[in-house]
Amino acid sequence: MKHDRPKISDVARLAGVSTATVSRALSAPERVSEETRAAVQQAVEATGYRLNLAARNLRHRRTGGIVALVPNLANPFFSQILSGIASVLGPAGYNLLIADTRTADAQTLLDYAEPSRADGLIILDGTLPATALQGRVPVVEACEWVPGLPAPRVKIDNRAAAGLAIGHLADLGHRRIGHVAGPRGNVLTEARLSGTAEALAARGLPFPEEHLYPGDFSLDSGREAARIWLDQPAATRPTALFLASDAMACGFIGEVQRHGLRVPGDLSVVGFDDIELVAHISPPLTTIRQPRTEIGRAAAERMLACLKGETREADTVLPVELILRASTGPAPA
Amino acid sequence: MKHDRPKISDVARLAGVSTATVSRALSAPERVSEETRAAVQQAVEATGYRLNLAARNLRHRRTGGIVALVPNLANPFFSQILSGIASVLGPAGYNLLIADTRTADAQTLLDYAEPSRADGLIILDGTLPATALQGRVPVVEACEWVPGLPAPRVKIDNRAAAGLAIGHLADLGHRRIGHVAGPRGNVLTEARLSGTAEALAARGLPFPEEHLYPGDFSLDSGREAARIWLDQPAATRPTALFLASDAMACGFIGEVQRHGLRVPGDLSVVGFDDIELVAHISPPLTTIRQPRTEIGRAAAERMLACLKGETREADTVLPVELILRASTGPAPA
DNA sequence: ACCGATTATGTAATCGGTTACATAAACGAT
DNA sequence: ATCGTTTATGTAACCGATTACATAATCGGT
Repeated sequence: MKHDRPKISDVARLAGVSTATVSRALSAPERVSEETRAAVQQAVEATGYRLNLAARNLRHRRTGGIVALVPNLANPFFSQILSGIASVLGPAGYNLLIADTRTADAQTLLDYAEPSRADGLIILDGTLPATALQGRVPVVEACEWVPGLPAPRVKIDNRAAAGLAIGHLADLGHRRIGHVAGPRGNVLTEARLSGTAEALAARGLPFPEEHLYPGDFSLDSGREAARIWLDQPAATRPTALFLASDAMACGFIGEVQRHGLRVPGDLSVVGFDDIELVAHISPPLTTIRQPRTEIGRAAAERMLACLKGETREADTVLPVELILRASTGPAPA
Repeated sequence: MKHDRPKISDVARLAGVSTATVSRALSAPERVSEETRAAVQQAVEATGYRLNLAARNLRHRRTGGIVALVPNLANPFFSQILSGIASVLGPAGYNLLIADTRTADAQTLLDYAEPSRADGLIILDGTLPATALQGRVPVVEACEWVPGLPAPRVKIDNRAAAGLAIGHLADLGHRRIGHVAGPRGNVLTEARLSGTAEALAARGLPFPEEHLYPGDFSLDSGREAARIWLDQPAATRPTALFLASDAMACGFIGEVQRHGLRVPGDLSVVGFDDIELVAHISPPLTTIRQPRTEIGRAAAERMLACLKGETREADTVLPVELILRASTGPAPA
């Protein structure tokens, strides 16, 4: 009985060749003779031999793994991006490690940037310290990005996306349009906020301070924003809102409906992300679609290119789309 | 200039000791003298030495990684479980590899069960082939499970959960209660379905074939079930439905609302999972809460216990809870 | 029949740590 | 002063593959 796992030398002995030949037979079959190949093949099957990856990786000075650093694994938005990443990395022979940047401490995250732990890093969190990630393994940033970190980025045009949303609401006749922003300091928040401000200005529409509501992308913060809005005088508060995330839009809509107001009769709402569920809530949400799976795919492909030594500087910018549903309507008379 | 990464022998030379001493100074400080420890520490800092994990793992015959096999990474339900897993594994010094069982082919999945790739396997997909996963690395099953695979399981009492849902609807006076099931063959589907049938029988309520609607947990399948329900004669179709997932419940409700019917006025609905969004849709969904983060945590802890050699046979069964919201009401008169 | 080129295979170093075992020094007890 | 014990450190084998280099065999050409 063989209690231990067979190693390459066991196969070699059984096949009557050297370990070097076995190694070649397995990883470069064209370099050994027909008969040897068959003998090795047979010995592999007889012993049930399976390659030890740790050994190969040590020799090759690579790990075969890519780490994704996610701000919040529980957030469906990110999981869909991860899904895109996984769909590219898997077939390419890499495996995907995932670390939640909230639950892991700084030292652990630093360790992930070690070449002996991962061959590359895909960053989905713009709040990480740039310096700590410098000069270790190749880095690709997706969605969010760390200002000052020179790495290929895969993103969407957040500014233009805000323009789409505001344009749509303005076209419906809304004159008082508000915005619920993401967390302060987040690069996406800033891009969407300034895009909103620009688009409103370009149309000569006002954007007073009290029409900008704080948020943090979460459902609860959307509900909180709704409470503020509900407390404002109906005559001056916005008749339409553009929110920086679908989650916030859901919270917002839920809260105003609870107070007996109707969407879009009393208030039009545009979200951001187009997460799956919002097509099925009532009313179905008008929103900006981010191609999440595609973002993940593109980031993974970018990473693979880096690992092959290709260095393309330019960012990958993926298109967004305004999805028209039933949460927006003409401004009340 | 040091182009190469420093290795342990570089540190040893600089500190004037052997590599063995350096190794001990770093991983078992109490086994070296005070002075040596300081000298090594200094040499480590001077060289910028960082441990090569591949080398250590080869020697230790472990990988430091746990693989989670997920049926669908894009599904928020699973991402929250993963989040729970990550929160336990990270602090314990393990990293989390994730593979999507849909995008990966069979051979790749088999590779994940290799001891040289991962120290353990957490399975969230009950449709995997049991035999392929046997006898390689420790396995823990969470949520779903593979019939016939002898491994510790972390799950909820699906049968009892169905009883809670049916009991609630029956208490509201509903006499015709239907069920939208998950995909055929899924262990969860079967447990929830038989729990439903039992609970109905226990109350003397009928459960004719046409009150059982096929589904596959997805939003679309919920909408499809709604279409079937809408086509049935109002006098005999169910006045209340228990659906095996929240996603299906959303699809179902969205569709019946689109046809002008009211929830819960015309129809009461109970979902399953309590995903975050359903508290904010309209009407807020009455549902069975699964403690997802907790399931992930428990599975990870179970895995750590396995790796320490503890073998506890019994399954971990976590409690579910009926969350009362506004999608259920008294049966129409 | 001889020689350079090609092909197939073996030998042994290497990747970068860990650790069993050996050795030497220091210590306490008789 | 002697001996057993403990403590600190070094030597070298080992984890399990890959691969540069060496060697032997085969082949085609003259």
